[in-house]
Amino acid sequence: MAIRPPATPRSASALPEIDELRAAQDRFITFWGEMGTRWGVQRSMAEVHALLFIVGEPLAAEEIMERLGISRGSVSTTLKQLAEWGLVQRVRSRDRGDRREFHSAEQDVWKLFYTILRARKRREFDPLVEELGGCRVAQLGGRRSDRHRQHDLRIDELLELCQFFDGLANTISRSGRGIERATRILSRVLGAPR
Amino acid sequence: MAIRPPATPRSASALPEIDELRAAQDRFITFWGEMGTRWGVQRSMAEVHALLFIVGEPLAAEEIMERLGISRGSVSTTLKQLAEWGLVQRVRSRDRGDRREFHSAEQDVWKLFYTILRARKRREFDPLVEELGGCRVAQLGGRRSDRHRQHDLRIDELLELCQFFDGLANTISRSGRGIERATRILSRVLGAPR
DNA sequence: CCGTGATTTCAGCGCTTTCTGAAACTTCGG
DNA sequence: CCGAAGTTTCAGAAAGCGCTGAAATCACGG
Repeated sequence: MAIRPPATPRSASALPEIDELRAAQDRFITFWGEMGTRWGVQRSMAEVHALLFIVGEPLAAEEIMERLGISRGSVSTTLKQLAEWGLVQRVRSRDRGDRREFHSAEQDVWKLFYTILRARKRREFDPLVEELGGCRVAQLGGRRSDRHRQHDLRIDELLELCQFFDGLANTISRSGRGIERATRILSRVLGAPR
Repeated sequence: MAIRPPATPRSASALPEIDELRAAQDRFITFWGEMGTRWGVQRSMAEVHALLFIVGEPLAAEEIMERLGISRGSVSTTLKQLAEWGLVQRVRSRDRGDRREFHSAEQDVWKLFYTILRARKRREFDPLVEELGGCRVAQLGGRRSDRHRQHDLRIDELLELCQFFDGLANTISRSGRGIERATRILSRVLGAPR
């Protein structure tokens, strides 16, 4: 758990009310960045997302740079990735003559959740289903000892488990918000709800 | 995606049948190691686990060392962690006079899955529920602007989402293998199964 | 088209994480 | 107790990864 200088080294507003908000934002940004590293997301990417999410309005690249104390290049790369993931949108400044692009984060936490889920599934799970089969000995025609059969059995059990969860994940993500409904039913069937 | 020398640099058996098995094992070990890095597990730890799992019988530290081409210290540390996680068991050699400890991996893939899931939930999810509340501005008595309220609203939505999934996860894991039952129910409720 | 200001790219650097290997320690039979 | 075999620890080396910053590129108004 690396230590980092606080997210806002710049002097803040003279109004104590604004400072209070800033402090709370910084706490969230730092925390989200920390969680990001555990989720396999780069700290600065998580921090940029946290900033845009918590501020709730579009910011220009320069503002992000200054607020988080990270480099121009880093902000640019990060924003691009976040846009690809669909977590931030780029919007042009209202007034013409201002050439800057602004960036705003998705505010719907359910969309946020599904986006993250999909990305992680693709990266951490799908390869299992795709590649595991290739780890069998299974050579049609080859003489197959007991050990061969046991090896393939183990692979197959793993594969079966993976396919099961693949199906589950697909069902859930296809269901939109239906998971809320589903959960209510689930807890009634499985026993004590929470 | 780092490149590594093949998992078995040592010369293999003269029997082609054994070579075939070894090759398949190596494929699995390399693949599992690669997946490990994406799951936030050290590559060598994942490889050691893969080896023990796929071989299916207890191995001594030295055998692991040689087979995977990693150092004594690394194997020792790794085995200790795996044992703590409950994924490998240490067993003493059958014949007295042999002082070595052998290590064997859990073969039930469902237990494997639950172990990994629990560990990851604890590390990657639980902190959300615990810490998010501390990111509110909420100072009872403090004058609260619109912005303050909006900030807290965002945090609360995130928190609510997290608590929802926390509850779901608890419901499922409390019911043992109930996840299988749960899935059947889910797909009935949500529509097209698989 | 040109000038200006914003954005992107990427080679190099430095921090972090992981692995090594040898020394310290433990365990057990004699 | 002693010696031999196995195991753990940990300082230092190596590898991996992300960030910086300056140069190249782009895009728009005039």
